[in-house]
Amino acid sequence: MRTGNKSTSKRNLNEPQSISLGTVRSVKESANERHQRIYQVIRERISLLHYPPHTVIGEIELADEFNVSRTPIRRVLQRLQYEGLVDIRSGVGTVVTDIDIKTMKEVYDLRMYLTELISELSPRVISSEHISAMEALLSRTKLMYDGPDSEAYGRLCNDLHEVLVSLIGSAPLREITDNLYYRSARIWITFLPNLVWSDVIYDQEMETAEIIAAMKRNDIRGVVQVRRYYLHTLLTRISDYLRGADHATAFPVKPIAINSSD
Amino acid sequence: MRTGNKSTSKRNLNEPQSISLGTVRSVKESANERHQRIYQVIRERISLLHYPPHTVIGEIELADEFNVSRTPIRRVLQRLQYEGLVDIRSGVGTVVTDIDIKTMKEVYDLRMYLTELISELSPRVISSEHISAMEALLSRTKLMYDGPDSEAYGRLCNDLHEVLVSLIGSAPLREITDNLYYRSARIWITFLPNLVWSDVIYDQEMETAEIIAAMKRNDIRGVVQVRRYYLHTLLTRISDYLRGADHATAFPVKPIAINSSD
DNA sequence: TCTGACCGAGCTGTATACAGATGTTATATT
DNA sequence: AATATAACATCTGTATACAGCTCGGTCAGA
Repeated sequence: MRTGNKSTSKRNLNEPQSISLGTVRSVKESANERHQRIYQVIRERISLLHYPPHTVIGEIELADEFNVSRTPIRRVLQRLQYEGLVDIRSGVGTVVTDIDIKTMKEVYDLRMYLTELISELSPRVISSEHISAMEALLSRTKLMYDGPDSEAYGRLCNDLHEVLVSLIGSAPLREITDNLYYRSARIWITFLPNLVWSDVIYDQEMETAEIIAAMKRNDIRGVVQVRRYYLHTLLTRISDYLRGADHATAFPVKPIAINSSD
Repeated sequence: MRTGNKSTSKRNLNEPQSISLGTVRSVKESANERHQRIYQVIRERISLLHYPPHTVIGEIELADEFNVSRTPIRRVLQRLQYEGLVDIRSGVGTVVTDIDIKTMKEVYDLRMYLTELISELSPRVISSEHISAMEALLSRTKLMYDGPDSEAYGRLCNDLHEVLVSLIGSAPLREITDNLYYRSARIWITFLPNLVWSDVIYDQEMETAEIIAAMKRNDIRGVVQVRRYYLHTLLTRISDYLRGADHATAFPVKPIAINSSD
């Protein structure tokens, strides 16, 4: 009855409707691989503000786009909820979260401490691939002085983050660093229109260049200290802007909910 | 058609089959509350070795026990998988993970650093409730010299952890600390039969007493330093045991998988 | 005009049938 | 007897119908 017929399921062969759906496996794709692919696509869309905060995503919409049923989509959204990127509300939909200022500062403080830990907890050796990847990022950065492009800048930050994460030898620390980055990155990009573009790009260029210099000295402690310093710079720029009086109401952050969800 | 009939669904009224099912809400229970309840029950069973490593859990079994379908159970198990407590294998079942030594050391190293962070990232004020809770734990500890009782000791550790977690003001740090604790706690209890029971209880008593003393001085920095020291002691005891030559094969940890799941 | 209750569109939550995967056991073949 | 292969029991993965929830719109009544 259940003979060894291979893969003659009637599902249409998942043709790429959009470049952002990720690489389509021509052979087969296991359930976990598909989950990972959809998860990364949606996470990137959130981080690049393709789905800005307060966006209602909707499971059926995504299910149609990825040619699956709601079940695998729900698995992805639930994971994103655990990681703090979305909030699933019964009867309403899945809305992209919007971090309040208090939480944002907590996340950035924690990220600064954890960044220094990278050099203490069994870091990986710096290879030439790391350096060449960083130099490619530096070239991309130098091309960005022309004009504001939040999405390109967001991709740059994500890629820089990816290189630095690959230096982390401790698996738990790597996961935590990755989660905290994506939890806070999109909020930072939200502020971009209110900051001076050339300053932001200059910071990015200097950070990348200094990290490359430290890498060439095989100085991972220097790498993470540079990173930490520029995280601090980021936080300072945002704080300075927020202190700018009447911007407070224009800022898309709701009043801090003290007794929010436990 | 869809009139305002209240809650006349035909589901049986979820009577408590076991004390460990947690408190049953008599009024109503939202989906998220039920998820949280089932999640905590299963996590506790894993941490107390009621489900020891390599146990195959099985979704239908749990679904029957909690009087729900597989769907909410799968949500809980997937969350536990993200947190590293179980491994869901298609066609096989959900097996409780067994941390290898390398990962265990990574988790403990990270926990030691993060413990110190508690006193730096907006700690909460120490209240009299904290102190009285700790003194209750001290009393329970003193009663445990009689004989080995892994489960009672596990509950003690979990409750101590809960008190310390409640001192963390930073929400992200609190979540991370909680996850890392449950990721590693059960492995520590696995070693208990191979250690000297009175030494273990003595450590526990001293740790609790010294934390109480620091709390009474309102010295949260002292609290976390005591905690960190005893985490170090724990790790040292395990390392000493593992260095004990031929125990290696008896130790229920598989050879370190270098190129495991990415 | 304002208010309040009600209804319904549209969403998530749950249960369940079926498809796919995996390890074991039985069986045929050498 | 040993081994390769096929059949099967049992598990997770997926799709889908339906139940429950939320919120906006609508309409009667003051």
